[in-house]
Amino acid sequence: MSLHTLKLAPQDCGDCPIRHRAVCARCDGQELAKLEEMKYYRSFEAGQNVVWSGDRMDFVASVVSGIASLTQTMEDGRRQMVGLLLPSDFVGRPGRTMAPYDVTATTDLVMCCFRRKPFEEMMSVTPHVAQRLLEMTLDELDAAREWMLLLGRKTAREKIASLLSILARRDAGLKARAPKGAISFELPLTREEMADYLGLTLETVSRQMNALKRDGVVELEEKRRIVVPNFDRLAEETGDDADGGYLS
Amino acid sequence: MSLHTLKLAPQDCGDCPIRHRAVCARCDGQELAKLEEMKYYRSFEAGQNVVWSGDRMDFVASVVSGIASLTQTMEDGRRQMVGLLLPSDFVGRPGRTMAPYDVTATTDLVMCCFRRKPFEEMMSVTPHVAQRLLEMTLDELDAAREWMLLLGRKTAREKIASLLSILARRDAGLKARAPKGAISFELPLTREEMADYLGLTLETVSRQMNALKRDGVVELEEKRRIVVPNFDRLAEETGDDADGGYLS
DNA sequence: CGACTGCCTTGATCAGGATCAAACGGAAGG
DNA sequence: CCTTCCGTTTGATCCTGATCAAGGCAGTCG
Repeated sequence: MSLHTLKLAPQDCGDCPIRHRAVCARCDGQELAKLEEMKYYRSFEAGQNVVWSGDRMDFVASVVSGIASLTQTMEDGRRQMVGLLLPSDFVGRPGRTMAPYDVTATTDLVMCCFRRKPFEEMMSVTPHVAQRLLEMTLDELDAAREWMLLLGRKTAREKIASLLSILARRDAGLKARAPKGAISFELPLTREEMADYLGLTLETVSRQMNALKRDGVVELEEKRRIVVPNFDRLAEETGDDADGGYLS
Repeated sequence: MSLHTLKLAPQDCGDCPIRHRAVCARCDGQELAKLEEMKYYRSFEAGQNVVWSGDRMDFVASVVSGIASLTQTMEDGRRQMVGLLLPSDFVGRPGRTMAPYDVTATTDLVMCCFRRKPFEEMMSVTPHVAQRLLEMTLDELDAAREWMLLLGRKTAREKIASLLSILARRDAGLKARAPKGAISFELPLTREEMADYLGLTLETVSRQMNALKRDGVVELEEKRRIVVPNFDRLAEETGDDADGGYLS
C-alpha cells in the first residue's frame, strides 16, 4: 500500500497558478525555490493509464487539470474505484515505492510531478510540509469513510444521488454547503465509471439516473449534462443528515 | 470530519509498556518528558460509548488494551463501521474539535489520553511526530481503501472470509503474511458488529459463518472461538490476490 | 453513403441477501 | 428452580440489484 491523494485547500494557493506550491506556503522560500526547480509536467489522454498497481512509482504529483481515478481490481475483473483526483489533489506516497492501485486518466490530464527522493528530503527539513500533508491525508481518510458508508449501506438510488450531490457541490462554488438556485454541470464520468465508483453495475446506474429524472430530482440533457433545479431536493435523496455538520 | 486512528508499529515501541511513547522515539527526550506529564488514562466497559458523533472532542488517545470501533449512523438507523481500533492504535485528530463518528468500546477498553491543545503544540516543535503520524494515517487510508473494495464488490462469503483472515493474521504473529499450521483465536465481535463491519445483516453473517464451517474452511467451537486449520484455504475464499504484495 | 464503435438505454429473468418471524442456548439473577 | 435476556441460529418469503440480451444513438472512418 503506498499511494495517496491529498487535497490542497484553495485558500492556501492564493493566486499561484501551480497549486502544489501551497505545500510550502508557510515555510521560508528557500525550499520552495528548490521545489520549483525539481518539478516537471506530464500529460495524459483520457483513458490512458498513469501507473499500474504493483508498478514502481518514484514520483509524487499533483493534478493541474483534468480528472484521474484510483481503482482496485480483483483477478476476476471486478473493479472498485477508491479515489477520484480533481485539480489540486495530490497523489503518491512519501516513503513507499510501489503503487497499490491503478491510476488512470479519466479525462485529459496534466500532472505536476516531483521525483520522490528529493521530495522526501525536502519534507524532512521543512516541517510544515509534513503537517500540511497530514492535514490533507486526514481529510482524505474522512472522505474514504463517508464513501464506506455509501458502499455498505446506501441503496442504489441514494448512491446515485450522493454522487451527483458531491459533483454538483464541487461544481457550484467549492465551499457552498447547500448551493442555491439551479446548478448545471457536465458529468465527467461514464456510466461504467460511475458504477465503479458506487459499487453498482452500469445498467443499474442508467436506470436510477432515469428514475431521478422521471421524479424531477434532476434534468438530463445530452446524457452528460446534468441540471439540478433544487439542490435541497437532491440532498434529501442521499440519505445523509440534513446539515453537513462540518464545523471545525 | 475530525477523528482518526493511527497505528504505532510495535517495533517503534521497544519494551515501553505504553505504546504511544513511540511517537517520540526519534526525537530528543525533552518533549517526550512533557508528553509523559500530560498523559492520563480512561477506562470503558464493553458496550460503553467513548464519544458521540458531533460531540466536542478535545483529546487524542491511543488504545492501551481492548478494542474500540468507529461507526457512522444514518438517521433511519442504518449503521456502518468505518474503523476498528486495536491496542496501539491512535484516535483523534489534531486540528479539529468535532468527532465525525461514534467511538464505542467493543470490549473492555483502556485508553491513554492527551489534551489536544498541548499535544498540538508539542507536534509543532517535534517534526518527527508529524511525520510519524503521517505515515500512520497513510496506512490507515490504505486499509480504508481495501475495505472499500470489500464493501463494494465482494460477496457475503468473501466478506466473511476476508474479515476472518484479517483477524487470524493479526492474531497469529502480526507480521506473518500467511501463517502456517492451525490458528485459533477468539472473535472479538458479535454477529451484529461483524455485520456492521461488512455491510451485511447479522442473519447473513450467521448463515455464511456456518457455511464456511460446513465446508471445512473454519471450525467453530462455542460460537466465538475460531479455528482456521489451513490459512491458505481461507485466503482463497477472500477473493484477494494470492500474494499480499506488500513490498515497500 | 454505410459500417463500425463506444456509450447508453431498455426489457426479461434470476439470485443473493434482506426482511420478517420464531425458537434455541447459555449466563445471570431472583 | 424458573425467568429473563442477549446473542445466535434457522426457516420462509420478498425484493433490490445483477445478469443476460437486444436495440438506440452519435460520432467517426472507410
